[in-house]
Amino acid sequence: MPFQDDFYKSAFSVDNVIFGFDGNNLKVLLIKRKHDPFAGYWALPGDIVQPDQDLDEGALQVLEKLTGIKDVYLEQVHTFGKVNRHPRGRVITIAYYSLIKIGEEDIRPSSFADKVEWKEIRAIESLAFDHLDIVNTCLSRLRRNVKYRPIGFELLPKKFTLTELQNLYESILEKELDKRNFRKKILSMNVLKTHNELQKGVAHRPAKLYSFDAYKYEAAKESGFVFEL
Amino acid sequence: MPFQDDFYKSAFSVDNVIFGFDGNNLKVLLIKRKHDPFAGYWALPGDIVQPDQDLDEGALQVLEKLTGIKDVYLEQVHTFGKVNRHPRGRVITIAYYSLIKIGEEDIRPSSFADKVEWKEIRAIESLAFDHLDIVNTCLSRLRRNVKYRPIGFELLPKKFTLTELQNLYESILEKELDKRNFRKKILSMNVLKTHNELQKGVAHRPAKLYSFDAYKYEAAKESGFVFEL
DNA sequence: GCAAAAGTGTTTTCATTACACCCATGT
DNA sequence: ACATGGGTGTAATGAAAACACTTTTGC
Repeated sequence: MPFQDDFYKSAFSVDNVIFGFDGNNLKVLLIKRKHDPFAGYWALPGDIVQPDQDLDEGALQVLEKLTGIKDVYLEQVHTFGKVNRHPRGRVITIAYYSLIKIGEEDIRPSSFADKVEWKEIRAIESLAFDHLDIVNTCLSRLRRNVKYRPIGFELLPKKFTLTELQNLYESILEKELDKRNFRKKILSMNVLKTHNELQKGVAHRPAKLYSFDAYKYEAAKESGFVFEL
Repeated sequence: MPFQDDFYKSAFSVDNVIFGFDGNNLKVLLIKRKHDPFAGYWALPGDIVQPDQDLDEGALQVLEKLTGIKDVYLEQVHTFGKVNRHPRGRVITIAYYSLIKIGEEDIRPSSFADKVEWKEIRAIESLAFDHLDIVNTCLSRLRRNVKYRPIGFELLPKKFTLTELQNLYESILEKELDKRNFRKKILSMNVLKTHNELQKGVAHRPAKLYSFDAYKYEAAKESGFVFEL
């Protein structure tokens, strides 16, 4: 019996802002709540953390239950702890975001959710609890991180074209980039692997396919290279 | 009675990495624990968060109890939640850092601490619990933030010389800076107020005194200026 | 007058930006 | 043959880096 039982009772949960990219827009996976509080509202997938469960584990499990995906980029962002953020008691929540490749998931609505849907980030207007705050905080964090860490690739299929990569950055940063400068910069970093393979079935000159080369990246990092876009 | 009572019991605390600068070195305020667990160990000041208390409030209160200081720069950094991080039960802790001006505090050892001392950051080798991790995480965060936000000033007296400011940045970033370039850059930002007042009692040419001008900074920010060092 | 830190500009170097045309494919 | 996006280089601009001497004070 832990010592704090007599002293203090409370709960903590994790909420996970799951980002995906469909080629045009940045999206977030939301659930429609079945039960009160906030029955019928869209909300972030999340859950109470078990006493024998690490926080990261909790966040990963939320994602796995919902999508079947196990290996995933996950990052803790912020802990939301306003006294009245949960109408039924004191519950603080540790917010994470994760990045997944849309299409690889196998969505399974759960006991507590009616529906699960990818929602365009710009179209999200209200959510249960303080989840809109959480989404916005995670989005700003993603925007900052994507410039300084090679994580954009987590949102694309393993093989992608440079234009796809550029579109991704443009959606996240909400800013147009110059094609030639973008390609020059990303290729000069030397963290991509070129495949001898082209796009198929497109009504124009097919693009070369690339993938992120984690090995090259680690090697470059060793010798002082810093990813920066 | 909150709904989670039957379901799950746990506690959460805040720990505060209180940074100060003595003119030469970056320091952290540590307490020496009186009681088990970790009696006799140096540790971060922290406390359990009360059920009716916001997290930020909890972190501020820890600082106020210890130093008497109320208005302070405070930032949440990360939540540490390993299952076994606390030997007596499941306690997750939300880590904050704050920046204070050394000398303005009035330290009062509390019921749970024998001693309170400023320790040089480089000299800290082991701490109670996972507090060394927490210090390191907060230090990296401070290093990043200090480059992009005008927060260095929080560690200096209201009026300071440019050399003091440069020394501060050099200690935090652990990197030497060029005097002329530093001055050029910081002055060109136009966020400092020049006083018609000089340093006193120094055995060399006395330096001009400056202070951070929050008003100028806010105005500049409005028109798109971004602080970056 | 000597020691100690304050204060001050110019040149070089490098990274970022801006910009327009030909190429390969499907229909 | 035409529509569509793929792919490519160079010049101009601006920011960062490198660098050394004179000034003012206390002792």
